[in-house]
Amino acid sequence: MVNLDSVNDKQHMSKKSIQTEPRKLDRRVVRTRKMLAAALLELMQEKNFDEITITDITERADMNRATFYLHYGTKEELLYKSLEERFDKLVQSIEKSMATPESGYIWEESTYDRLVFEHVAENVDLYKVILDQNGMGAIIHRIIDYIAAVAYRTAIEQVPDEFKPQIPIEIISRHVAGSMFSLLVWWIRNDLPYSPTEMARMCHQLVSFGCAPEFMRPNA
Amino acid sequence: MVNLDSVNDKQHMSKKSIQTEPRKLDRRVVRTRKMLAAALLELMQEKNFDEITITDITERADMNRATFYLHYGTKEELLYKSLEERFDKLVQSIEKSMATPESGYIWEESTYDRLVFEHVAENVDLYKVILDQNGMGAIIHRIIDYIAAVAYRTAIEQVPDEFKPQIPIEIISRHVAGSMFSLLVWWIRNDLPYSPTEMARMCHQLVSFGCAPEFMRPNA
DNA sequence: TATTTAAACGACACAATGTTGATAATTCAA
DNA sequence: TTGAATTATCAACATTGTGTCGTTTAAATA
Repeated sequence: MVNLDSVNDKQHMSKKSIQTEPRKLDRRVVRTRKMLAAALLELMQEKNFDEITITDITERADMNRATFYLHYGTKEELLYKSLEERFDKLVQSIEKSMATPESGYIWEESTYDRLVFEHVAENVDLYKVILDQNGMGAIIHRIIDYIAAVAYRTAIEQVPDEFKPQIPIEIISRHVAGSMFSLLVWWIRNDLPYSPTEMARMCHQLVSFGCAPEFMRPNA
Repeated sequence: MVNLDSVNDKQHMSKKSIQTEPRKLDRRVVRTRKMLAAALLELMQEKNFDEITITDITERADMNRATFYLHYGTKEELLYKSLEERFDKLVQSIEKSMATPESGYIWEESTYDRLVFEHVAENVDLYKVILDQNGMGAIIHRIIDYIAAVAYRTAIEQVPDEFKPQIPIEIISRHVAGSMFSLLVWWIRNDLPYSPTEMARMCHQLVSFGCAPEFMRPNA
C-alpha cells in the first residue's frame, strides 16, 4: 500500500475525515463509492475539476447529496482515492520486479521504466483527464512547456546535422525541461540549499551526461 | 511578450473577458490591479488558492467587491497576470543571453541553466506559493515524489560505495523522476505515439546517459 | 428472520457569486 | 483650472452550492 498522502494531507484536516474500515465492506458501500468515482471521472471529461460541484457528482450518480458526505469529505478526497487504487497496482508490479535479484542493475536495462510506461498506457483515460485540468497544474505545464520550447530551439540550432541524435528532438526537449523543472521544485521546496550556480552546474551535468555511475558507461 | 495562455485559455471563455486596452492606463486602474495582485499573493501564503474567495481578496485589498469584476472575471485570471509579468522577465533575459553568439554551445557551459535558477531564486516567494498549492498540482507532485523515492532507493542499494557520485543522490533522484514524468506527460498528451517499450528505452537512455551529442562527450 | 447498517428525503442556515443602478471621487485633457 | 469622462463605492438582489440535521425507507448480513 502506498501512501499518496505523504506529501500533502491538508485534505484530511479540512472538515471531517471519514475512516475507511479495514473490515469487509457492505455491498452498498462498494457500489456507492464505485458510482461516485465513475460519475466524477465522467464529469472531469466535460469540465474542470474546480468547476465540478458535489451536487453535480451526486446528481450524475443518481443518489442523494447527503450520501456523498457519508463517504468523503471533499471531492478531492474522492479523486485521490480513485488515483490511489490504480497507482497501487503499478507500485506492486514494480516492487515485485525489483525484488527479484536476477533483474540486474537498473542501468543495464529499463525494466522499471517499461513497467511505468505500460501502467500509464493501461490507464491513459484517467491520467489524460487529470493532466488536462487547468487549476494550479496548468501553471506547471506552462512552465515545463516553455523550458521545453527553448530546449527544442536550441537543439535545432546548435546541433550539427551529422550529429542529430536517434531520439526525436521533441522528446529530448521534454527530458531537458522535466529534469530541470524537477530540480527547481526540489530546490524551492528545500529553501534553496545550494547556490544558483551550483544548481545550474549539477542540472547541466545530469541533463547532458546523465546520472549513470562511471563503471556503467560504455566508454569508461 | 510570452503568451502563457497558449496552453490553456478556457479562463477567457469562462464568464466575461475583460479586455486590457493597449492605451495608457488610468492611474486608478494601475493602483487597483496592483493592490489586488498583492492581496492575492498575501492570501496564498495563508491558505490554498481554491479556498480563497473573491470576497477575501477584495476585503484584504480594502476595496469593494464589485471593483474586482471591473478588472478580472475570475481569481485565476488575476493570478495568471501576476505570473506572466514575472515570467516575462526571465524569458527576456534568456532571449538576450542566447542572442549573443559568443556564449558558445549550450553543452559547453550552463549559462542558460544559471539564468533560470537565478530567476527562480529572485522570485522564490511567488514560486513557493504556487508549488505548495494543492489542487491538481498536488497530484503531479505526488507522482514525481513517488518516482523519485524509488529512484533514491535504487541508487542507494545498487551503486557500490566507491562509485557514489559527486552529485547528491537526493538531487539525482529528482532528475530521474522529473525527466520520466515529463516524458510521460508528453506521451499521454500526444496520444501514445510510441510503444511503452520504445518510450522506456529512450527514457532510460536519456536519464542515464544524457542528451549531449557524441562529439560533446569527454570520452568520445 | 431479526438486526444492523446504509441510503433517501426534505429542510435548514450560511456563505459566495455575479450583477445592478445610483452616487461619490479621481483623473485626464483642453 | 475647469468640465467631461472615467472609475470606485455602496447597498441590495436572486441564485447557487455547502454542510449538517432528524426521520423514514430499503437493503445486507449473520
